Amino acid sequence: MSTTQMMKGILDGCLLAIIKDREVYGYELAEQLEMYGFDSLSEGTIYPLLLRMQKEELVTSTRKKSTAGPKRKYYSLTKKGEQELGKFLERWNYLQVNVNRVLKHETATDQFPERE
Amino acid sequence: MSTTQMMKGILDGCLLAIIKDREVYGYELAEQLEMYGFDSLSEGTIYPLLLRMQKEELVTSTRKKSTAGPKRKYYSLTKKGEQELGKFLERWNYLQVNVNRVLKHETATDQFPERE
DNA sequence: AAACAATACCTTGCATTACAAGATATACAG
DNA sequence: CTGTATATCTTGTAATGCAAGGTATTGTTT
Repeated sequence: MSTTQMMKGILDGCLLAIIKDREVYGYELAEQLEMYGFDSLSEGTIYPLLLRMQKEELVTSTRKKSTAGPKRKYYSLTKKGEQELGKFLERWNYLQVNVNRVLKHETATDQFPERE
Repeated sequence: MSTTQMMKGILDGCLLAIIKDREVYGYELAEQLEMYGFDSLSEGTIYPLLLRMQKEELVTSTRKKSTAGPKRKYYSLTKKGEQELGKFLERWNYLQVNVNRVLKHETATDQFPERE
């Protein structure tokens, strides 16, 4: 078990959430995620993910000049991307509720939790 | 994106949590997880996971007669398993906090959240 | 100009793991 | 003896985070 395994299928939702807030470029996203408390994520993780999401038409990109270095590729959400973000939020919430229920040993049908 | 991707690295922690509570056998775990709200997980998921955890000495197993059907393999946690469960709880908490921070667009260094 | 560092993007190959599909075995009911 | 429910395991596939390595651009230093 490691933290990276727990990121699977969650990281893309996080990227969508950040991109929805404002236009971001890939290199910046790694820094952003660190600010949110994650261990630094390598570019080998983020770039393939962005390319995949663009292929799936969840995001679009436009190249803009950088102050220093090659052009940046800024991403923004499409309508489809917003819908996907919505679905992710649902799934994430669902997951949180269920896992926390397991950890507390409360079944989904517990209607009257016992009090001490 | 799918729910199954989000389960990676989380399911084993859930199994450890259930097993810690009481001795359980594999076939039962699938039913248990459904009770906790998860979509039914196939045995093709659970058995390999249990075997791996036993190999890693996180759980031990004893065979006991069943009322109907072949012998059941009951699992219990080892000391190492309890430690691993502890580590999982930390990682899970860490993940929850960070993801929810991203979704709210609050950085880890936001000390004074704005009020409206 | 040449060399270097920082910025920025991308590709290849590997390890992990949930899962479908299928195989095997036991016990009991009809 | 046949069928059904119980119970476990194996094989192969798909998804994806990541390390490692590669390329290109700009500004700074020598």
